[in-house]
Amino acid sequence: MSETLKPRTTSFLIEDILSITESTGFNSKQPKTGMCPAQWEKSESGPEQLGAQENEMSFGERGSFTTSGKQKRSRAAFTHLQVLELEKKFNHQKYLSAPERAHLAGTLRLTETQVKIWFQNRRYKTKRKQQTNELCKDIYKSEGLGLENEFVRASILATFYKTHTYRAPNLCDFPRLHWTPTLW
DNA sequence: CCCGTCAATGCGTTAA
DNA sequence: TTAACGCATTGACGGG
Repeated sequence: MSETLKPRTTSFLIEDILSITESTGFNSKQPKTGMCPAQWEKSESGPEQLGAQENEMSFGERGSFTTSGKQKRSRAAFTHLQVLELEKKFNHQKYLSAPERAHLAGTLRLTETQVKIWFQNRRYKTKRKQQTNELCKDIYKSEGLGLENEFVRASILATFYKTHTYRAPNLCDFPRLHWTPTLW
């Protein structure tokens, strides 16, 4: 795990693209989303950052209510670019130090918590995928055997379909970017 | 309407 | 004690 804060090698490019995508409506999905968690308010996103953070609207500002009067939970949809950069970072670093997380969050206009949770979820998904691959190997190991093994293979397959919930992003969205999706 | 995806939540655990 | 983790689950959302 690297503890050093890396220089802003890609920041200029990313910020340029972000500004372009925002001005061209590339983020048009996002206004639907509202960021809500109580965690947000307690530690992060000082007032100086709020204006820049599209993903960080509070519940009160745009949250709607259910029939029972409870506030609806909303889920942010990260942009393709945000996911791309997160994936790139994840591809060579599975864990981020606090300064690295803060830097990436600032670069991508996300909160540190969002980046932290994204990496957390991403590690979990990767692990599940690896487990799924192991199950696939088990299937092949059991090949060429009798009926009861067919049953075993069927149950392994069932487990496979149940656990394999992660889908790779649509790589066609980024045809010009030399991103190697080693994880899928 | 159902189902898959995924950001967010909840909870137990661990390390500093 | 606190922050971050793993893991399971929830709930919003979009596509078929």
